[in-house]
Amino acid sequence: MRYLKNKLKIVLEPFIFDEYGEKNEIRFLNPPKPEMGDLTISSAFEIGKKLRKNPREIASSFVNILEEMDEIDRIDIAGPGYLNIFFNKRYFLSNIEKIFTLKRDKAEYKKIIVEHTNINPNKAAHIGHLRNAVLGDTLSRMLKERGENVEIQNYIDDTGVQVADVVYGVLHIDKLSIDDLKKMDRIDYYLWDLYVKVHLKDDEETKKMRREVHHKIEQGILPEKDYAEIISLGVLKRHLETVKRLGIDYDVLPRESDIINLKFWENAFDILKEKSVIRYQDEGVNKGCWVMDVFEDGEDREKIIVKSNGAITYVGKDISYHLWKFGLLNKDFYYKKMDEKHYISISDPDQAVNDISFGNGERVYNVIDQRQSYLQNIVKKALEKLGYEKAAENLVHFSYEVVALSKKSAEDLGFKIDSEKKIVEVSGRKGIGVKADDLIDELERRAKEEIEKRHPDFPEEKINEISKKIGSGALRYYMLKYTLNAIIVFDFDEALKFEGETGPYLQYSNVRMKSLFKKYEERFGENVENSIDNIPDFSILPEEEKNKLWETIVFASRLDSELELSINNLEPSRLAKYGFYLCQKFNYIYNSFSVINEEDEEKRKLRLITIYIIYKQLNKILDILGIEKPDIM
RNA sequence: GCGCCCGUAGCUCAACAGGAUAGAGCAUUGGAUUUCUAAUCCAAAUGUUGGGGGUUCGAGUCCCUCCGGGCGUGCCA
Repeated sequence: MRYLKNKLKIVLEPFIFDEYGEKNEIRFLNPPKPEMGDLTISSAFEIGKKLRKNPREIASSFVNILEEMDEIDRIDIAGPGYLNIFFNKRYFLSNIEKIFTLKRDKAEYKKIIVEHTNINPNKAAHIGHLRNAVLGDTLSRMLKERGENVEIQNYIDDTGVQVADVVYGVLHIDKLSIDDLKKMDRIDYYLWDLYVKVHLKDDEETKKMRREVHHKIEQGILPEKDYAEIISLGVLKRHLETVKRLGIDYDVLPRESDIINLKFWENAFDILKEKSVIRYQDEGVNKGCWVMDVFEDGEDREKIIVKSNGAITYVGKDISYHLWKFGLLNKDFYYKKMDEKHYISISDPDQAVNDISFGNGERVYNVIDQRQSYLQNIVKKALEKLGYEKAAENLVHFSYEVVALSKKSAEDLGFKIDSEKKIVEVSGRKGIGVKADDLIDELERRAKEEIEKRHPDFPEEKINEISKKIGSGALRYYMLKYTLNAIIVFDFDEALKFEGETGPYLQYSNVRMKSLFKKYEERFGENVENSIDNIPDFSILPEEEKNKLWETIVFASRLDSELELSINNLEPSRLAKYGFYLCQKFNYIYNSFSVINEEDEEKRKLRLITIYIIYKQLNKILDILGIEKPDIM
């Protein structure tokens, strides 16, 4: 549709300038009802407002010039001044390739970095982490589909207190050896429980011991350091397997331990001091700290970057990491291959693979939940104060709300909830949450039941293959259908549904189309793809059917704008919903008009072509949403 | 205290940069299969968009105010 919009702009914008002396960038709307037109222009309102003229009159003045265009069949002026366009169907259908393309002519940025997932490698992943991973993965896919060069990073905080806490637990509560840990096949599940145990004892003595363990890990003291490494790597591998079930991968896994080892901070510290972004505070409450002045809430405040004991705060590390991301730090990681898909950062140049490099992005999306907005903003401010305004501008916090449990779900899981609140926060410390793998297992189990009902004769492997696709598709859609600032109140009944507005609904629609094409080719010996070359005239159809098919084709042609809006407004849910609506339209057509049994060849063809257009678009949508496509359901 | 977000049908959520008669799913009731897969479709019913005021051709959307809820505001990460 972008193709047609551009054509309209080229004609109309100069006309408006000549006629009204206004530089009006034309905005397009979708008519609320399909019978009102295929596309709406609302520029007459804007010009009318400025020139104090009747919008209807202005809109009328556009009619002649537009009606001369080959692309347009007719124009309607509606309501107070809407300009409703009806495209020429013949023109439209014979230019389908151009009208339906998603890729832009060229990428907007040299390189875009998307950071997501970032699960602490100290316990099993839970549903909250899945929302992050699915959103981040989908954002990456959206950007790629539009033609951007995207690098996906998953930051591993392998030296933080969370890892230290479980190291403490392993050493001082369960007293396990390194070998014991290595033998475990579900180290993430084991640590999930251990982490809760660690936080059960919260007296000063154990807190002090945990701090010591943390300190030793940071200093590289044995055996704590080895334990930390075994644990973080072991859990990381499990996390990668978990998200792999949803089709999620990364290009590179930068580790915090390497940021420390390679002294990224030292460079960042120098730059920050040199440009006077931070200063040493020698009096007051923050005596002995390096602080950054920030102006917020209408007052000057100090944000501590280096603590009085010389330790760097989280924000400090994040600033240095972001300087690296934008290629503004004179330091780099070394990398080795972790498995066939992922590179992981290392500190030792001798083990490093050559000719691979990451970072140096022009634009950065950080997929991090809304609670971290404040810190993300500090990092942005630091970049700004350093004079890297372009980078600050291109640092985007892709912020979303958390996943919570409904009180009922929490109680069903066996957690005792005392509070009056309706929703329960997911908490690793308390062990309250649904483990990602458990949820995926359950989804697959239910999908399997459904398939067995329908196809009792299918071999086991086939059933497993399909149930995996359905389970993952259901989960991904569930995580995507909500707008970012909606808290997902997780509910088992809702998440495990395969009917209505769900991933399987989209998958099922796709399966129906595919099998229809197969039957068509068997029956008529004609390749579906070829049939699009010779399109009969829509006017042979009865009014109702013609409108329905045409409306659906126009709707399907909006995918490019929907993708743009999803990216620009940072709302993947928009695209998910659009996919759902498209399938609704398909299912209506499918139920109302038969293809195979239609005797009139032209009618049959028009129906087939409409469905084929939907099919092409739905396939792109499913790829972007990361929803797999079973060939049969 | 200050800052950000949310309040829409019984429930869970939509509504493009302020656009036309606020839409889906679930649940409820009734219906559709000699016909391309019923994980589908059709129909019915459900609304003072938390309350009040303002801005304008037009407000669920913007501004003010009140009520109710969530989060943030660490020498934690």
